[in-house]
Amino acid sequence: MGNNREEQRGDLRKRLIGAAEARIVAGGLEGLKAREVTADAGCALGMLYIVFDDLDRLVLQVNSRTLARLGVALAAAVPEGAAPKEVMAALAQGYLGFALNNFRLWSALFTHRLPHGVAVPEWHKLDHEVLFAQIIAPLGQLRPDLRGAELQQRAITVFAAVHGVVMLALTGRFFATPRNALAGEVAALVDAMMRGLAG
Amino acid sequence: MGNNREEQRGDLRKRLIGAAEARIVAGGLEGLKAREVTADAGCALGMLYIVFDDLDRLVLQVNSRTLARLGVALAAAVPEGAAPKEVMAALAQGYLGFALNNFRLWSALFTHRLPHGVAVPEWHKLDHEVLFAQIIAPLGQLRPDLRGAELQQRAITVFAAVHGVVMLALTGRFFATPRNALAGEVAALVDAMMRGLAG
DNA sequence: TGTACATCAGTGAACGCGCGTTCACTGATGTAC
DNA sequence: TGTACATCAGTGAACGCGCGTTCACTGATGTAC
Repeated sequence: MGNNREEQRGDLRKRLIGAAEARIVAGGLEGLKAREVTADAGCALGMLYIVFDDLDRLVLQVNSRTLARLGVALAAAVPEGAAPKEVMAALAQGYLGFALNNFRLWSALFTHRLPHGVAVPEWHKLDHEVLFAQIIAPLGQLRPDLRGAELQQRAITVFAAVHGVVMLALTGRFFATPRNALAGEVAALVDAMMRGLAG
Repeated sequence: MGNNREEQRGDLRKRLIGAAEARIVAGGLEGLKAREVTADAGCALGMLYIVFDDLDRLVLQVNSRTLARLGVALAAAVPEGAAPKEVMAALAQGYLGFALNNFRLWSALFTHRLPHGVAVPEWHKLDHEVLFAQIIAPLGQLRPDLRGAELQQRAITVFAAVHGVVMLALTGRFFATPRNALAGEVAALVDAMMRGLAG
């Protein structure tokens, strides 16, 4: 009490993020308009620029939320007490499933660009660790020779490979992998990488 | 003789494509403006809309050219009489090298979008086969059990994996793979995939 | 060869639109006396 | 409790700009006689 002012600001902040998220889900990142999102959130256009610096910052907030949700989804995809190879396979399928179920939010993660010369804020960069953090442990078990930065780098590479397959299948306009073959292709890729890595 | 008219049109067409390519090299796809490209090509703004339907078609022409060049670069990257695994490794390094040396043109290949509801013309779709066509033969030798559509699909997946690593390293804003480690990571990925596939 | 007229390629000023961002205003809340 | 004034959160009409695309015009080329 006494912080009623602040509470309302926090509330509006949440409503704006929620409205932006809904707009992105409905029409993709390019379907997000300042006028519409503020109308949805029930505030004046100008409020967006008081609560956030600009529309891009609002998108960053949505993306951070999406990354957090992805982290939860990946953790939930791994069965209890699975062997390293199974963990990797499960993470890859979890990633694919998340991309399929949250296509437009997931897309926004990789589509959004700040204007030229504007740096990504540090707090948002860190949120991206969920993309490969969970790969590090099982990968370290399969490749005990890799340590520290090397291991981390390899985890990024493994993530990037799986991401590439998912991305090209879901957004490529030229040779789209059919949906029913996608899980199998991802599984085959991870299996090959893991067998190759371990051997 | 007699076709002087047509010759000049063809010449202007080439100049426009060349100017567009130069603009993309200099400032990326979003640095390509109708006014500038026509000024560079030495013609009036309106000519662009007579020679091509619109700016997007011009970009498609540039992208087709880039894909053709990529095809040549990949073929040149493979040493004579190499074993399948070496061929794959060489193709991957060739792809990485092309992306590094032609970053903005290569980027435009994956960044350019037609307006919503406009289909990619068929002739341009076919040009994308260079991206995985050369993978099929060596992959087929490593995996004689795969045939036809299955083999083709797996070739796409292998390409997508390598592409994902290159793409994230060159355009990712969050965990950029250092340039000096990139070739090694791509090599490790392909090696693992090939050993896993063959085994 | 010369003149009058028709065609049509080529031109670029002007249109149109989308949309992020601003800022002069308003009215609610808080303070002083 | 009541009145006058100050502050400041909140508002949304208007600004501004970038830029793809069009289309009324012009002048060069071709044709007819």
